[in-house]
Amino acid sequence: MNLTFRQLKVFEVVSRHLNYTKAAKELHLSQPAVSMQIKQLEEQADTPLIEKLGKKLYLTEVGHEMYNYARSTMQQLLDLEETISQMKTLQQGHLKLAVASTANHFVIRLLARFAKVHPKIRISLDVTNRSSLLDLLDRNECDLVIMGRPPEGHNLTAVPFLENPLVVVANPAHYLADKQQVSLKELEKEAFVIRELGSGTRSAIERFFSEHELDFKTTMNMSNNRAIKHATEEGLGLAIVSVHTLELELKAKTLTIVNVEGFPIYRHWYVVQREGKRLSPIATVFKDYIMQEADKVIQDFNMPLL
Amino acid sequence: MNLTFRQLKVFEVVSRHLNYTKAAKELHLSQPAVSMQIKQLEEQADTPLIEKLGKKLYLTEVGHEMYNYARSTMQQLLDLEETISQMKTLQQGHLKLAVASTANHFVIRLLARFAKVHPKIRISLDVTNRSSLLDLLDRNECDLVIMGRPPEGHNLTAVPFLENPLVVVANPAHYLADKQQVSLKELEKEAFVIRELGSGTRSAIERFFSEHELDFKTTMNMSNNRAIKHATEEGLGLAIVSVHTLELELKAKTLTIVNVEGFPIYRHWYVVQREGKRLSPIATVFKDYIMQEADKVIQDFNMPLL
DNA sequence: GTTTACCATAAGGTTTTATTTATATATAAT
DNA sequence: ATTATATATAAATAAAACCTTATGGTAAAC
Repeated sequence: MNLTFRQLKVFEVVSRHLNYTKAAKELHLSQPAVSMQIKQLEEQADTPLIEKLGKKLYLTEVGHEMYNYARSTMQQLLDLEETISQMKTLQQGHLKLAVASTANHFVIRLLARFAKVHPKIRISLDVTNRSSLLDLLDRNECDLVIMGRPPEGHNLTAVPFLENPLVVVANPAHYLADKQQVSLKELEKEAFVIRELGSGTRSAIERFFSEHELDFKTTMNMSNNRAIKHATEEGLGLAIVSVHTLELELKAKTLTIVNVEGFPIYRHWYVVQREGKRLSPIATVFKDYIMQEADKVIQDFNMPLL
Repeated sequence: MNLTFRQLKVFEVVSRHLNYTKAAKELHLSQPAVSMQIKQLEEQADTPLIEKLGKKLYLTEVGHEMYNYARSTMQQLLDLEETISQMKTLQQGHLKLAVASTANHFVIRLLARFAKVHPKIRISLDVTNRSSLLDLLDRNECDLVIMGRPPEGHNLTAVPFLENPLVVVANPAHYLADKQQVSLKELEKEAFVIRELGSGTRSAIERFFSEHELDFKTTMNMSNNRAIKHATEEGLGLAIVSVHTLELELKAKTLTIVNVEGFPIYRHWYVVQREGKRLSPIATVFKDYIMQEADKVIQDFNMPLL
């Protein structure tokens, strides 16, 4: 059976009026045009849909089935149009994000504001490690990823949108904690708690030290930022972390920033997407939002540095 | 939005494979033909439905919505085709009948057999009086009506399909009950219980008497056949009724057939439909069935006459 | 670097569809 | 019987849909 939506539309109107002429008027067509459409639909169904008894029209049994189908499929089409239109106007949609665990805290803050402006949008946030983020991008399972500078060779487009100051932190009881100015040289004696190999923060730090031709001593490898901070709180060494992850600890004074020469190291947070990816309307808006607003929203994170 | 089923079909196949070339093979089309259909569908939706990242294809968010719609509407169409096909092959359908109350008893018997052969068919049976039957036909609310000869001037097609023998009945204690042969003349002295004006049986009886230039005395008008028989059982007079309504009373010997000269009067039962009415497949089959089989099924009703 | 696999685009042609006007037919009302 | 109203049919045509072949571009694999 090879129907057309046109046939269904015309049939629906005729069924409603049970009158070809009135249907033609509603459809802004001539009466024969309507007759033809019905005739073709009946040919497809290979059975009469409308019968004329005397001057009145009636739907046949099959006609009633066809009417139900026409109504149903046309209503579904309207629903689809509505959905699409809402997606276009950001009243509906699904924003799929993934962020590096280090970025979680400040991204949540950005998202909270964004969600208030777009209350109907469903948001997924995947917080995971660097290599999983790259997998997600490879499989096209998310719209945007927020992370440190991504590696080359993944066909990614990465745009920096926010400074990411890395600072040296210590237990407030640490002997360097209160020192006005600590030289880089002094750090060489210190034990460091540091992220695992492959971490963005880790490689940033290593690059920094090698640029300044310094060695540094690591006591411990930790697989996530929270663990590093905890170890530092316990006095196991110094750590170098993003200031964006420190809000709580600074407030609670369980950690303090050590005023080291050359710090903070200014890295960046990047919005990353697959090269060639066509962002959904809502993802486009979110990207614009963070690129314009991130600085303002994150401002108070930087306060402690001043 | 002006979609075509073709676009939806092609889109469905492409979405399934996420590969234009394979979709083209499944559809027995060239690859550009597939590309075009998708492009046109995207034009209608005014948004991309499929995105290509590297070498792989993915559905966009709107694409997923479209896919759901395509699947749904195509499945419904299959269901519709199935329904229509079943109606055509009598595995489904609705047979709407109406019968004169006098005919109820034997029609039920016919229907019982018919329903066994067509177990999936829904059957409606409206048992009502003559003028209601004509209304039902006028409003095209039933397929077929079974009644005595319908009046002219309603644009009806009526086909007789069964003899309807009218007999004189009496309480077995009636003095005529045992008489071998009763002449018509003798009836003139008798009281009759008879149907109301407008009843088919009544006018048949009146015509019969006037043809034979006889008067007859009515003691009571009754609005239905059951009441007439009951009055006769109670000895309120003779009655003239269709032998098809007498099965029970003859068995129980609460009524007896009086052997009157010229009786039974042979009237007919008719299958009636609106002129020009296109019968549904199942109604056509039912009509054929009763025209061929009614005699056999009703045979035992006539037994008492022999 | 070359090849392979896959999709997009362009051009061209055939078929189908959609629609109109004009006219015929049928029913119901007057 | 005549008229008014509604549907069916026919003919003509403009538009569109649909598909093919040929060709070009791109990403991944070899």
